[in-house]
Amino acid sequence: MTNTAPGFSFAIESAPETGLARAGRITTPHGEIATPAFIPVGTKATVKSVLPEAMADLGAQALLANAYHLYLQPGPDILDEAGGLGKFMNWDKPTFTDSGGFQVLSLGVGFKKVLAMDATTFRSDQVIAGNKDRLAHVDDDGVTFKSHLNGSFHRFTAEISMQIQHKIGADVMFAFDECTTLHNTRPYQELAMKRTHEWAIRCLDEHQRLTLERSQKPYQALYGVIQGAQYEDLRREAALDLGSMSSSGISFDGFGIGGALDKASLGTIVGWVNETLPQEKPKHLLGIGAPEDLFVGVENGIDTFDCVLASRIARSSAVYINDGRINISNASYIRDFNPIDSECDCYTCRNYTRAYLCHLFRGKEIVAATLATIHNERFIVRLVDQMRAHLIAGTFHEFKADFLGRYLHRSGQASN
RNA sequence: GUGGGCGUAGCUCAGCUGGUAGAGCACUCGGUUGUGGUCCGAGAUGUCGCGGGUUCGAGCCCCGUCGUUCACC
Repeated sequence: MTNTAPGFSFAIESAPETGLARAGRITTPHGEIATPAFIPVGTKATVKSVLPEAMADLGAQALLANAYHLYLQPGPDILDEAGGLGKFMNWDKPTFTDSGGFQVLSLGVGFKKVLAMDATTFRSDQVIAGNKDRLAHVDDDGVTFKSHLNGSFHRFTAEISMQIQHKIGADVMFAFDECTTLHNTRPYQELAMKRTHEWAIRCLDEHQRLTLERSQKPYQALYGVIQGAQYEDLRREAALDLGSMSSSGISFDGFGIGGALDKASLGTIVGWVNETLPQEKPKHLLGIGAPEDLFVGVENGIDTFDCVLASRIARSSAVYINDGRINISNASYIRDFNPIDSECDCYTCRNYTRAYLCHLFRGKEIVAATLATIHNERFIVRLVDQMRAHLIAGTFHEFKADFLGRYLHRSGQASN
């Protein structure tokens, strides 16, 4: 089954035997993405510390950048003049851009706060920024940001986000949404979701206008974003509305699932949404990327993921191995002349030792981040690729049991 | 030689008019999920230069001594 838009399509390749989980293929003007796939994040048109060529070498099929950050620097016109995001950064494969919706949260109520995960652990002043502390303020029409770079004020609306994302020129764009935390009240979640829906319609309209206006450019797909926090009725309502939403004669090419998601209820929430959304369109889970969470996403129907976790933790010396997650700068690795993971096929593991990485981190050398990020991104990209292969082979559940049995064993011991 | 200052955690230093010690960095270990190259959290560390004395009690007061530094001869 294939959903076709000019230059963009998605085809499901696996037999429908494992519930929502599926393997598929996204086609964009800049090439294909075999799904499920993990899409590394290059917020400012670079995966921090790693060359685009190295990202291609480690198997990344696409990269995701951020409209808000690129709007502030260098500005969308520069990207447009450069020939688009991919051309600008010497990346000839598919690209995605996030809309800036996440910054509504990360610079708004979540600014310098705990955005996570366990809603019961924190006091409200630890999770909700005071009004005067925020760099983003939301109203029904849009968001006013105060730049974290120089304090200047900037206005984002659905239309402006689409204009910026069209100029950036990624193959897949996201509708401008309001991302909330689990700590917002239920009435606020309803309000935010209502805004997100109104903005979704405005995004479709502006997207259609810009697509016609820029018809000489490669087609850019638009994904709607499903919000609704931890509430089943809101999630299903959002999925139903956006799934069937049509305006200016077009509908969404795919969907993102957003929000600060609770680890424990991640699968349940994604399941509600993907049961309700049209099956034939691609689903992207925004911002999720811990190994155990990727399995949950895939088995609940997610096709693509993006996440900064692998690269962020790499910069502070945490690396994934099949036996869990280790901190390569720990004293125990000072004289360990083995690769990070002897089973890993990444550039770092083929050429460098734990002792060298340990030394580089302790010396605060730049290439420490490079080598650790290459390893972690390869680990996560390969993990999701393996899930795809096992979905096609019909052995997904065995693979999941084997992998997690080993990966989580270490944290189960958790005495060190 | 004389006079003064300073010797407290690996480092730089706080310790009010005496009540057996703290901070930052470093160190050890966690954490980070649509990225403000960060940030957050936890932990370990001392014969308070040395030896006497006064006191119920001294890192704080007194004497001596060693080291260091400054000023003056």
